[in-house]
Amino acid sequence: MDTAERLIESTRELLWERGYTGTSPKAIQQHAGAGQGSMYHHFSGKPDLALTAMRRSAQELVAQADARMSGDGTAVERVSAYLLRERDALRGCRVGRMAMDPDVIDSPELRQPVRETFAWLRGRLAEIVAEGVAAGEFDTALDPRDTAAMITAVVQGGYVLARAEGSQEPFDRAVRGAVALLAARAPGK
Amino acid sequence: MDTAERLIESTRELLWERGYTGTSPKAIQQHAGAGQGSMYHHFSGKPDLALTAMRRSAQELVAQADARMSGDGTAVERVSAYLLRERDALRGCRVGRMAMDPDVIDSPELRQPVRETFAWLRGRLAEIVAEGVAAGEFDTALDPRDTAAMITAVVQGGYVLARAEGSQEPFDRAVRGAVALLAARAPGK
DNA sequence: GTCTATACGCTGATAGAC
DNA sequence: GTCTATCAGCGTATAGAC
Repeated sequence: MDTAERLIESTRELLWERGYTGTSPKAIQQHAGAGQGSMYHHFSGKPDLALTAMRRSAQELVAQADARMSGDGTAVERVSAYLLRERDALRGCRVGRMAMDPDVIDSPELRQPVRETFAWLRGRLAEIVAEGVAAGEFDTALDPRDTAAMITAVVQGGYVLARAEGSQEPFDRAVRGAVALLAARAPGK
Repeated sequence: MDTAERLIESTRELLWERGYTGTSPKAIQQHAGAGQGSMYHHFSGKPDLALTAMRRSAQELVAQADARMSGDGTAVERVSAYLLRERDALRGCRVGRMAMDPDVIDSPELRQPVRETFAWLRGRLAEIVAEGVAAGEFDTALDPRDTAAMITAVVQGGYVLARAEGSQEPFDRAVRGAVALLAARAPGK
């Protein structure tokens, strides 16, 4: 792994762990084993490096989520596969975490990958819910876009509960609660 | 409002806006119109002041939530009242925000009010869901604690979506999605 | 109680040598 | 490409005068 690559991966880890405000160029350099000059040779500064790292994390998240949601199975199964995917809830979401960072949210450039990620997630889930409604799996009273937002929110909020409690449990309960509610919505049940 | 009070309120505002890591003693002093010596006379340092501010925000949240959830009405109505309460989603949750701050989560003392707040919220909602199940409002297949975690998570996750998007809309969709799903869970429906 | 002075390391860079 | 030097300002206090 070359120096630029190590800097990006180090930034990804530190942004995950400490957020944007809590991550300094110096900490990134030490984690990457690179000097000051090296970092400023490859990147114009902290925002540039953070943006590169965030874009990569965003792409990774989309790819992983898409793999869960676009496989075989009914709509309920695919949504459940997304919700029940194993996650280390105490570490949180690499992308969602950025939404609480004022320096990220206040910068249109830095916010863009975060915005796009969640816009895509909500849109993709809404398609699947709509397919489920069309297939008779879900009650026609369910609004696909509202339901998709709810599903996305449960995961992100689950991280908050888990970190507050210092335990994975509230996260698992939240997603199980959502799956139970969704799975029972078949009109025939 | 005396000096100590202004320091606490200023800290509450800054913690809400910028988080713990992003809030410096200097910024607090300036916001409160107080000098260095003044702040260190009333509080031992940043953690002490932050803890005082966080405890107050936690109590406030519990009081407001309890008012929504302990009124008259069916279980569905009281849960919906909690979910649909008007919120400025772009500002986020004063308490939930702290869960993403590593310095808060890594300190048992600072984490305590955050942990207690969400433990209380999930417990209170679980009671109400259990009442709803007993009253025949909800399907007996619903696990009250899982459902309570899901409800709490939807609100916290809604804030993430709203801030990512720069709009209140995803938050409103998420809570409406949750209300629709819950309201439809009456066994007769 | 509040003020000013002082301190030391960190933040986020820039400049120029190698 | 990477290294070291240098910098102005901030973060988080402590000490002591008033």
